[in-house]
Amino acid sequence: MSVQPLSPDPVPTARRERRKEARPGELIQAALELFVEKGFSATRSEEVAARAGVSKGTLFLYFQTKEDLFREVIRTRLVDHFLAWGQEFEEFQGPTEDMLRSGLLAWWERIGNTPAGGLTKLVLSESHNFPEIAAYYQTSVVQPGRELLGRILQRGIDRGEFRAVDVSQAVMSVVSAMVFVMTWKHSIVSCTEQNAAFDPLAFLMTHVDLLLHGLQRPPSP
Amino acid sequence: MSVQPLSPDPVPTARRERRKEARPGELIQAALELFVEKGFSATRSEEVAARAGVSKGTLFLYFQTKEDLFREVIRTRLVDHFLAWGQEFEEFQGPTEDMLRSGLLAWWERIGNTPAGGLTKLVLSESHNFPEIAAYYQTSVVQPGRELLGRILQRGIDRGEFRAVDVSQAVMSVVSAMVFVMTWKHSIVSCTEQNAAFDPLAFLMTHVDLLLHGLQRPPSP
Amino acid sequence: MSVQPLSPDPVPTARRERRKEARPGELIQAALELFVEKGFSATRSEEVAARAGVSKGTLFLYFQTKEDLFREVIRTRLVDHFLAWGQEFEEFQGPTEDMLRSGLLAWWERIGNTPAGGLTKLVLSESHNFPEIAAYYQTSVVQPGRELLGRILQRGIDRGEFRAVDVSQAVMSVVSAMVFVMTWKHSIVSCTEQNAAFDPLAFLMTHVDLLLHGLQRPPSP
Amino acid sequence: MSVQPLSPDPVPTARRERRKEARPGELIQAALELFVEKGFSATRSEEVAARAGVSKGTLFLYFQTKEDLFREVIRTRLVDHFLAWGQEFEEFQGPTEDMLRSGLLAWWERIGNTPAGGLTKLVLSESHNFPEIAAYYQTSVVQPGRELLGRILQRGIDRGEFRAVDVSQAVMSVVSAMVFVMTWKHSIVSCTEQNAAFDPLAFLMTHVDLLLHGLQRPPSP
DNA sequence: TATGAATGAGTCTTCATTCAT
DNA sequence: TATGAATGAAGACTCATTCAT
Repeated sequence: MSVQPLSPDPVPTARRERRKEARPGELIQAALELFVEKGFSATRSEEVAARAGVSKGTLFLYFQTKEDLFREVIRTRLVDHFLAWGQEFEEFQGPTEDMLRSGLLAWWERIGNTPAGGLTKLVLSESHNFPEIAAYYQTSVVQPGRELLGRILQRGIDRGEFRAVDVSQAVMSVVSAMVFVMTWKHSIVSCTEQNAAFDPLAFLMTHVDLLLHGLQRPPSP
Repeated sequence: MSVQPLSPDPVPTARRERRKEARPGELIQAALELFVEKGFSATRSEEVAARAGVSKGTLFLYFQTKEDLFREVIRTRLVDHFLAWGQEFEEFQGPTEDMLRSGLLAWWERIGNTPAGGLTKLVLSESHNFPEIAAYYQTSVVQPGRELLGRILQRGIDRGEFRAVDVSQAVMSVVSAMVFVMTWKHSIVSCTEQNAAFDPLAFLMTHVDLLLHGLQRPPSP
Repeated sequence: MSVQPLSPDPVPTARRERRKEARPGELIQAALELFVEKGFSATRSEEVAARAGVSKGTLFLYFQTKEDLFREVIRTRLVDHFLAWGQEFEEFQGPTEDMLRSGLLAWWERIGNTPAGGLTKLVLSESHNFPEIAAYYQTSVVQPGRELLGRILQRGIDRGEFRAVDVSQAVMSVVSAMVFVMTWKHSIVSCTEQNAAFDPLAFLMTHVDLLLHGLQRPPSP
Repeated sequence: MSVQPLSPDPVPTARRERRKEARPGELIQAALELFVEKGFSATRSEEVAARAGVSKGTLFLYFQTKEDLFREVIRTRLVDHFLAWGQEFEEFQGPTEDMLRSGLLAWWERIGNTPAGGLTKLVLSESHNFPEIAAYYQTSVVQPGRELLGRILQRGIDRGEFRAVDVSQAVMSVVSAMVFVMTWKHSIVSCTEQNAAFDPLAFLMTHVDLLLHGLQRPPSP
């Protein structure tokens, strides 16, 4: 992410800058933004080019088709980010509850609350039109994510912190909140005042809290 | 447009001749199915007409534009289904936990697991292109749903069954599972074997269970 | 040929005439003319539509792609014509020399000197880009034509009129004149005065004459 | 443009540095091959440059447009090859039949069966788009060729070897075989087995034989 | 009311050509 | 002189929408 500038240089030194290296990244960034903003088919390829500060033709210099561009957006922005994420939890010390909390916090900051979060909604929206991408997303993103969460929950159970629940189902309860938060953020933009009031991070934390301690009042001692 | 009958007219008065007033409903039904199957822009209006058994021209006799048709699909199908739901819970007797459980079960059977569930995904996917629809969905569907869930949770708290948590946040924890289940069902069709194994209803029930009793093992007395 | 008017009605009774039957033929006729005039790739599909008196979109209502249109032009204009041609020679009476002459004359009038003759040049020109069409032309047009000529020549030999030459090679000597005449007519349009003077029919007849009687002066008795 | 060396410079003076003056010739050679292989419009200028071992830009350093390049290909290659041919026949001794035969043989070996043969097909194919080229081809190639053939046939007549036929028509009978052979070779690549079996040189010789001695059996004495 | 042939604006994609380096 | 990244006009094709019947 740090390599590619998010927006085209506002004062380009010359109209034709020779930047073969940077172009694909710039185009992908532009596409990511527009696809997330407007959806895949509502985004014209010329718009992507324009936002990247190049002409229509240049786009097709780097990507065979618009669909290809879409695939590359997913590949570079989703997979890369997800791969980078996660390994650090191996050496986590302390209670599993904290582990889960800080994991979700990290996810929110690095993915959920970035354009990459919009990608998830995009993939879900377009999954019928691009089944390979949906499958790819499953294998490369969801699957690893679920495994990581599974390990965390299992750790809690192993250490006697958690009840011996069905781990894979419990994982989904966490995942559902993550998917929900991204979907919400990128769909119900700010239609109602209610939604403006919706604080995703707070929700995530409360959700974890509920999952951990339960709604039900413990039997009075 | 609001006049269109939403479901096969129980009393087909045979007013004019054949079933001219069934036409809009048939078109809406066909559109609902196709939009859910393939997405809005990937569905050609001719397909909708064909599935409804009429010609292309007829579609535009009843709906000004394809977008109009989309709006009507949402309006009639969403409102239709959602309005019917909910009031019966007022007189529910028994523990709130059961109330929540049976509520979710009813929702799954009557909405989540019907084409109406696909509508939700559709609305979310197209929300950027149809902000008024998204807003409408918020007001007409989400809002009442949240209020209903809120009343249930509040009942639990009032009756001393639940802890005094932040109700509106807790509601979202339930909603997230519902949205997630619909999104999942209509997006990740059956890419991986893992997904084939995903049982939405079981997940919903486990999710409620977790929310109620929590993951954390109670401190042994 | 008699079914489809060669040019669109100069005074169309209405802009949108419903003529589903006639359209394909009109489009094919327009395409034939333009392809022969300008070549396949130099002809824009919109031009074809315009010459047929319809809009761009209508062309694609009847033909999937421009290549498809090309194939149909070949199919309907070449093959049809060639099939119609030829069988009548079975019952020919009289000297084989006359048979050959009248055969060539008929060919010239019905094919060589009609737009269909331009098709041959077209097929030859585009054969690299459309190998299937070239193959199709071979099988459906050239092959039958060669066989027919072969039968004529063989008849001459069998009846003692002709020397026992290699029939298939001799056939090619006739074919070469036919192909040449079409190529010439549609290529070297009228560049030089010399070509303006070139009379294809006279050439064909002289050619046959030469082939039959030879250049060489017979040894004086 | 007329300055460009047509064949590898016999005395590569190494004037400037490397072989900068060989460039145009290399480009023309590459273009010739590709145009013959794929046709003019199906050949991208980048391909030509690539085959010549230079970059796209360099091509346009030497030729204003792609059409220009085409013109130069024709001009240099046609004139080149055709001019070299022909004068040697002035001093031919022996029967005119042999003269004709050896002339055609030489033509086949030096032109018909070389890339220059492909040029003819190219010129014919593109003659509508490049009428000046077609005219040029007429004047520079066909005309001299016809005159040469005419002189040969006239010689035969003058020496009493041939009948006093219409020379210019008889010339066309020979030309037709030559044009046919080139067209055939470069069009109907090898679609049918029949064509694979077609031997151009054998055909040419049989053709001459037929033209000279005729098909018709001489009246038995 | 229903049809479906016709339309043409809109979009993706190609490729000859330019030009800063 | 040579490069090759960038351009943008041009062309194939789609599909929502119209309208004569």
